Amino acid sequence: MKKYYIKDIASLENTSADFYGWVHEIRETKPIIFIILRDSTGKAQVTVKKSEHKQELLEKVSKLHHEDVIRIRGKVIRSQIAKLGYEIIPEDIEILAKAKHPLPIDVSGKIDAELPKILDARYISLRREEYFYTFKIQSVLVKNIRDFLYSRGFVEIFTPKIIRFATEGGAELFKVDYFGKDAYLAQSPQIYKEMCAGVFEKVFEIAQYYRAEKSRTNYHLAEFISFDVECAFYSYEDIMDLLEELLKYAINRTYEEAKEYFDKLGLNALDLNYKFERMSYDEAIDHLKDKGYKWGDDIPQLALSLLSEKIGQRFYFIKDWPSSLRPFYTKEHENDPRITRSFDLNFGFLEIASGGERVNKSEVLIEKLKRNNLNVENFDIFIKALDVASPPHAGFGLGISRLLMMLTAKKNIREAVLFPRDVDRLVP
RNA sequence: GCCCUGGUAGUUUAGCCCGGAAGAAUGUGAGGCUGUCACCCUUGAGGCCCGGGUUCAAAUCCCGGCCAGGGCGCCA
Repeated sequence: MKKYYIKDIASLENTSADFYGWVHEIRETKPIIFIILRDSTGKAQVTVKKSEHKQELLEKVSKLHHEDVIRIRGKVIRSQIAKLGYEIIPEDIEILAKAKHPLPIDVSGKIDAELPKILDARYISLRREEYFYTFKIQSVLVKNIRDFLYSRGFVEIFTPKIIRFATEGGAELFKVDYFGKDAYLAQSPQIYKEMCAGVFEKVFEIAQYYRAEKSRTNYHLAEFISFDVECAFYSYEDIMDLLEELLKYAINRTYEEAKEYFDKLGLNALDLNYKFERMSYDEAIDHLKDKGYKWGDDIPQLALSLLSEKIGQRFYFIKDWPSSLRPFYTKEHENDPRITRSFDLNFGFLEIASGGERVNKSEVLIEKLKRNNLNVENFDIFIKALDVASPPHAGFGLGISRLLMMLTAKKNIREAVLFPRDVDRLVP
């Protein structure tokens, strides 16, 4: 088992230890060879003075190539010259795995590669700092989201991803053969999280969902990671408060805990010390009417970028959307059924989250299903759940990869997903 | 699904407009170089997406296909 990591090198000064990792670089001059050993925690210089080592070791060193996996037993010494302040003087080197050359992409990042090639060669492009640290940040971010919700008494749930009916209008679903019956991959946990909120009150789930839309954009994928929250006895205003507080906590905490990774990526922390603006859909359309948008239109990316020019690089809500633009389960305002108790959370031109208050009375739901030309029978279980008294509730769904994309300044969501799935990409 | 742009060594890129021996960087093989750190120097190998057309001659012009990038649409 590997016991020592490069990040701990200072504590190993003047001792001999086994280091495991990848050959990141080799530099050679006549009297001396430098091997840059990389592991998941950092890089360290291995210094081989040709006159001071046995021929056997020198022969092994001469066989090393970029990305080979090696074990080096060596003594850690303090060094003025080495960048890390320490270097490893090898006593023994073992080649554990050879990397076949030519490599599909340059791991050092000196020579860039195009995104399709980077994604085709994900198994190695993830070794590049640009991606390595992006997904380290994702891990810290998700942990902090969980921490926040657990500290607020939320219950983490896991709902089915294979479902019986293509229940919900709108997006196309992927059909699968389920022991001879037609089934579909879930496009959201919506009705399941609502049913769970009717029991546990405050629930959340982080999971993958699927949409069979042939979208070719930089922010849609066929498989995406959604972070879903649903709370009984919360209004949509309460949910906006929760979401704002959660993002401020999770992002700020991630900047603290993953500062090193953001630094490596050359990213500065966003200042979140402001109240997220909550404009109504009416106000948004009012700003956009000069550009040809009218009440009832969706607000596409182009329009969001127009709005964000006014707001700046900040989070902002757009609330009270027209019923026609929201899914059937969204609760309408009592005094004006044309608009719903719903919201989107955007950053710049990017929609990060979407949520609202839900219908909790079966007769209202049935009426709305009919109005949306959906098959009422397919929602039988959900209707029964409302019939045994479902509390008023609200929630949201947030795209984790979009949030990560925003935090790491990626231009394409494919860069913020380990193994993205889109219309044209099913591998790796 | 629509529009625009593109496809040249493993990777990144020049050449294409205006047809006439395809050039570089990086990686890789060999050799050299007093501690390097994007090391450096010499040298070798390695390439025009596929198919058709025009032409004495096509990386270059034309047509079709495939793939990609950007934009739009679709989209809980």
